[in-house]
Amino acid sequence: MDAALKALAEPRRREILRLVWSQERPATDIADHFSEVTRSAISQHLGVLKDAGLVTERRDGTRRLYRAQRAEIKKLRKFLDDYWTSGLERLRDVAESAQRDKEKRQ
Amino acid sequence: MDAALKALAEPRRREILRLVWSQERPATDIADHFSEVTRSAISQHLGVLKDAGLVTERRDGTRRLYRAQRAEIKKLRKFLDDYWTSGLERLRDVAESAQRDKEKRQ
DNA sequence: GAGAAAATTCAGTTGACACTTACGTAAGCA
DNA sequence: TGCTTACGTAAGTGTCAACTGAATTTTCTC
Repeated sequence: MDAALKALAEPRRREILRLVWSQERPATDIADHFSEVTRSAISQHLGVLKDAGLVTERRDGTRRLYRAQRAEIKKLRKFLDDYWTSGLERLRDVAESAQRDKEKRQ
Repeated sequence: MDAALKALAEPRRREILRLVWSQERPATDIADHFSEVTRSAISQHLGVLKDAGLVTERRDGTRRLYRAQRAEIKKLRKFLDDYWTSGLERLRDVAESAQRDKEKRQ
């Protein structure tokens, strides 16, 4: 989850994800969208996205086709929905803080 | 939006956000939760969160009270919902790609 | 097998970032 | 006024991430 969030924090990677959202594309095709950086840079970005589980790779001859892993984004969205508003850990923190406050007051 | 995503990419900041989610807290109180790092580090994290609009600061005497700006997180969630699946820009990209593919085939 | 094509990987540089220590500042209190 | 509390800011350090250019791997074609 951490990896996914970090991956999305980079604008270029979000753009890549958008390109492969509704159809799979070869790396060259993706790289062609970014005139500002080299294909090597894009390849490395694709690696990050792949490690984060946000895209999958399929080989076809010399080409590698990438496609967005939508389920993973869905998970991320769910994470954002849940993380702050639920969980025992948060309740524990609140309890601890209340205890500390109480001790200070004494 | 970029700033918000970057801010959330850091685990410590997510934890901070959780602490001030349901109640405002003074900086000291927040820093006390993190025994691994100094108070200064937490202060800097709070600065990042504030710049990203994810928390607000309120002064009370010598203390500064922080509170999560839930609306901003909601926005972020909406962003994740919309970014990849809509927008003229994506449609434009797809169109361009189709055109390029066509040219290659000729 | 030689060479081209598609893509990654390696090595090195630069900038950003999380962090620490030290210092500064504003508000409350003796 | 001097001291303390609560905090931010400045300066410096180590690490990591994004990038470039060169080298390398894999596959296809002749």
